[in-house]
Amino acid sequence: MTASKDTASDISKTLMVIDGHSMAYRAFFALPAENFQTATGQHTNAVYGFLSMLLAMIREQKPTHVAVAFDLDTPTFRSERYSEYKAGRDKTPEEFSGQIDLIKKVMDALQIPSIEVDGYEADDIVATMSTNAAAAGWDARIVSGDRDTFQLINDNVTVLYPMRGVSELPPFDADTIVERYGVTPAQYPELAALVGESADNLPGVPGVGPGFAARWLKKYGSLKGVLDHIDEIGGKKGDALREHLDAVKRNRELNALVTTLELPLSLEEAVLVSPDRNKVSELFDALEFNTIRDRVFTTFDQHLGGAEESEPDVDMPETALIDNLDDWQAFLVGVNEPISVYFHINPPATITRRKIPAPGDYGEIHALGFSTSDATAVIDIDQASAELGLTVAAFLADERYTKVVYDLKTALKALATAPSHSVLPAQRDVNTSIIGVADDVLLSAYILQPDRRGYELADLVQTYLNARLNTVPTSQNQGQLVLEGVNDDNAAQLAQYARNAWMIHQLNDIMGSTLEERGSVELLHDLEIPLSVVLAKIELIGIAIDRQRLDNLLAGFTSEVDKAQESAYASIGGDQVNLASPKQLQIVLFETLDMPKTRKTKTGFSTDADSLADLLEKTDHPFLHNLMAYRDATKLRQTVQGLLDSIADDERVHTRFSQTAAATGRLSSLNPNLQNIPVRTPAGRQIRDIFVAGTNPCVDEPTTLLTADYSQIEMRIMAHMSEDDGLIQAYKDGEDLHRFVGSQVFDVEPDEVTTSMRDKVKAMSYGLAYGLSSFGLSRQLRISVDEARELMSSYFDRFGAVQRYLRNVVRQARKDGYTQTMLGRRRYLPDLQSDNRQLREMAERAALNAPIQGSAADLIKKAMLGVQERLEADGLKSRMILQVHDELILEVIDTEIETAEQILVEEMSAAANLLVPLDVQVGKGYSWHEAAH
DNA sequence: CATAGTACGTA
DNA sequence: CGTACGTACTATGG
Repeated sequence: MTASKDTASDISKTLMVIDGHSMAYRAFFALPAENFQTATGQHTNAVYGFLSMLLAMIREQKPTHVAVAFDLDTPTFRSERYSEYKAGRDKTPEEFSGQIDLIKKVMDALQIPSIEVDGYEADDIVATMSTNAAAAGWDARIVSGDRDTFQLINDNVTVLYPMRGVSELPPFDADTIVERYGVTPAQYPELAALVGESADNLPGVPGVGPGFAARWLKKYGSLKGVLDHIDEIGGKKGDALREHLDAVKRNRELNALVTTLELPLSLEEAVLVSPDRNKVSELFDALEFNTIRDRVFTTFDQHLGGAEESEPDVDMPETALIDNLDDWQAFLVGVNEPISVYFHINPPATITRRKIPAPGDYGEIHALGFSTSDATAVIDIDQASAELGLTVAAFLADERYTKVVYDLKTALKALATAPSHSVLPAQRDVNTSIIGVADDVLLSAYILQPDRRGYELADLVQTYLNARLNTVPTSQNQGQLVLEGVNDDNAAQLAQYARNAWMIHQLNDIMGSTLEERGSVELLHDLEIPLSVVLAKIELIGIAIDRQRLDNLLAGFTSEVDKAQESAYASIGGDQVNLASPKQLQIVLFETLDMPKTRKTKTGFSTDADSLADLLEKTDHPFLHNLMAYRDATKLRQTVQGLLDSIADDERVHTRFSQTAAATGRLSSLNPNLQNIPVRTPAGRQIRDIFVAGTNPCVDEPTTLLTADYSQIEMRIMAHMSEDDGLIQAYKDGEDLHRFVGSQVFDVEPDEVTTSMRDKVKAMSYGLAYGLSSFGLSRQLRISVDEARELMSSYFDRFGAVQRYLRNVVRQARKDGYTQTMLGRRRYLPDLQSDNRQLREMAERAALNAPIQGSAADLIKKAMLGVQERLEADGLKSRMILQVHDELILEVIDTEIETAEQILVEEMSAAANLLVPLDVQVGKGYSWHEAAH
């Protein structure tokens, strides 16, 4: 701590005193006990909830002193005064017992005193401490779920009272009490005495609630005032008061908190210090607390560390502006560490960019920033000589120089399509243009945190380096750049690029070691980085479009839209509502036509396809039919229009695969999204007919599209991971899986499984991997919840290993804080610990699904590497052009069809060695539609 | 002009 | 009250 901080804290100390029992009890009911159990069966939900509450309070309230008060089991003066005190309470749940002792142990490890006083309750300790603190001129914060503590509130004392579980503890000051109860804090126990407190088994005056009690207290100033004028109070309530006078007096006596206890420690002894790390670690091991451990340490570190721990801005070396070969050589000489390279590309390839670049435009490299650990440099490509350009290109292609980059794929594409005026010559072959890449910090960040929203360099710097990327360069590093012929603006820009390279260097340092700790280095080096090269190729190649067919489709869908729109208007008397506006539709459906209400949305009632189908069943109104036709047609039209708009000059569509978008490890496709091209309906499938085999620039020979997809990849992964004998055997025998499962679940012979049985089982099997509930299953299959539950239980009876696996996935994730795929790809799910049920259950379903979906993603990524490598090693001209999660699409030279087919099947099947075979289905045809089998 | 909300296509 | 995405549209707030 710095000296200045000490002086400041001398005059403002804050004591936080917690009613341990009351808060533990609240925490116990806020978090489900069954989710917090150690291997030995000890429940820990109250401990966990209490601890996370404590951390939040330390963060928010920043107390200098903390103590926790506990009740003892021994009689108190209250129970001796009134034998019924706190009688009739529900028995403490078994899962709660023992957790108080654990909390005391945790407090001990955190070096926070636990205080107990024989004959008194925790409340009295709280009262005494807060009173003492206030007397000493400190601030006091009481954390308690007991409203009796409200009487302690004054200018120096605030009560933090739990509202929702233990996640929200709004501060109650005198104003809050007046606002909520209409009395002052001092009057509050008097009000409570009149009303009674059922939790303490203290009945008050029957028929008198807080409203009347407050009115009386206001009128007569205090309870004494009320009692002095007791005869003036009329009505039934007045009679009741006179009748229950003794109870009121007793209540007031009992709810008065003792503020004059002899405590076993002084206020100063409650000073907050660093936890005993060894004790904490040991204890948390036993409690199986893994995710909260870091939170404990960082919370205390940040809270106690103050300014001295905040990261200083990264001290960047001076930047050399390189514009000749000698400078370049000087920069490189003696370097034997990775060199980070920042590619300044226009337009920037950021996903968030509003303006979508023209189809086929991959940007141009205008400048390059470089950094080692002790030097930075920048080259203005637009000003560089052809000679320097060639040298830099050679450097990038020289594997002896290890490189660290940000967004390799984008750089490869820009380099591959460099314009002829650039001194960096276009390097069409992305296999060789940039090699020796040890790290792409974009991909590293994705592996470390796959559910981040943004991965822009500035975001990563913010997260990992605690420094700002876009600050103006310091005069120090800019000074070097103010050279003749370089204006200030440009110099600042160029300095920024060097700075970016420096940041990439720093990011690599930090992320590299984290990846190593996690054992994720292989995922980066052997999967994601090589994959980004393959993706660069795929994106550059694109897929050919039959524009004629596309134009015809557009015309056809457009006329269908018009037709449906006219019919829709006609069916509601010519009212020209905007059929694309849910808001206007709600008026038509639920007001004008007065149809039955559908499920609620944030803005009214739903008009989605399911709801419309329900309404159609109930009302049979032609408008619904027309609206659905309109929706279908517009959706198809917009898909077609989107494709039309994204055709590049080569008459091909070049989607971009985002390698960092999906938290599970999947790729995503954008501009346009080719992973959601319709396939289910006949009209939709027409769109697949416009993706065709195109001409291959390397050979003037006819081509064909080849598709290969994994059949039931996720089910197979589930069979593998759960090691369920039944499922494994079914796959080994090559059975119709859903028929087999159907025969087991319904206990009939496989050939007796009806279509309806098979459909139900299929929906359930897939649903299981998503955390489907019996409610969800019942809704989807339009059966009763009981029937759905029945279905699920017979499924789990037959496939018990699946149920055990699914349970265990969530249990393990809760313990570790993350899920893991077959290749060790992690997904962190902090919400598994949330006391918000909806959030927690969402996280549980995500935990269920992530290893399955993610492992499937791992598999096909690995297969893509294998396929690409084989195609090239065998010297084939055929090219991989698309991936749709479980499907690969190749544009093959007709003479290579058989070889390519073989490569696909072999490489995709060999992507993993599972307990079940991997079935790969192949198809071929002129169009994507025809190639589907 | 950016954001939220709804809807809907895929695996 | 089933996971994972991206895009288009309307409505709204600035």
